[in-house]
Amino acid sequence: MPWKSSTQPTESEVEILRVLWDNGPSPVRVIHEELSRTKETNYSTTVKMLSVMLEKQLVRRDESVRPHVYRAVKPRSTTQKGMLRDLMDRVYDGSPGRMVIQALSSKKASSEELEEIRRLLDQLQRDGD
Amino acid sequence: MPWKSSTQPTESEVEILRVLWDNGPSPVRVIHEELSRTKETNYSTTVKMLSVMLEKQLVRRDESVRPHVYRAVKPRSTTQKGMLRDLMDRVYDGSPGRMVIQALSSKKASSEELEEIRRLLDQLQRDGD
DNA sequence: TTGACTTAGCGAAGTACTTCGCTAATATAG
DNA sequence: CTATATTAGCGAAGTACTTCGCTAAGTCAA
Repeated sequence: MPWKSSTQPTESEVEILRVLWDNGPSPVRVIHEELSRTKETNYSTTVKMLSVMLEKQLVRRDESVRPHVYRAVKPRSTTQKGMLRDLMDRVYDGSPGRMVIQALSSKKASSEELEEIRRLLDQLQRDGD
Repeated sequence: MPWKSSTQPTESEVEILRVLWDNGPSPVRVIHEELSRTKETNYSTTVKMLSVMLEKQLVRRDESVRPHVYRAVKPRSTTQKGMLRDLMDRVYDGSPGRMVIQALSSKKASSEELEEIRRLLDQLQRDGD
């Protein structure tokens, strides 16, 4: 019987997904070289990771070309939201308030992002009242 | 050689920490009963989890009383920030902007929290310019 | 064509996390 | 005091994730 409940991509899986999000659909060679820039890793390991991720349906691959080309099934934002939601539920009791406050105070956002947040906030407060 | 880099508390460990944060320092029996409210779990498992968490220094225990009383080493907010930071670095490239926007749009915060966020935002934008 | 190189697949071993049975130590009731 | 229940500890097994050697299959150039 399995005992893990939440099924977000693991740390290593996210590293691979990031390469696919940044570079678009890619063959193993490219993915592996990108990973190598920040960590020492074996080509075989990358191949295996991808085959596991294929089973988990985190990626798909195009076998009609050679070498095979992998691509992320879900876009970055969807995955981010899923993982954020998971954290929110597990450690913030499902409530975004504290989370947002801590995120804002921990590190500075760009002016553009701060503006976007303000607009969102305006809208939320208008709707709420 | 170990290969795991980030060392945030695991899902099960957070469940236990939450009990300690909510109820304050507690003996195993109480922790276990709280856990039992939401998942089926064995008393032995809770004892073992706590002994592992003790080694990892996620909790301390007072052995001068009987039964022993466990307490979380780090307060809730510190742990939350650590885990949030970890997620921010791993899937948001270390930038809080997108994260905040997604957190705000995914679920509604309370009016009080929205106000607090607005004040924080005012301050950040004042300081930034 | 064939030898060298690249790509793909598989199984086994290793790390981390979780579960639980069994036993020992301690406390409590009768 | 002593039987019973509660608490604590330990080791082993199970699940999940990660790593990599080895081999096979496919590609390409001389």
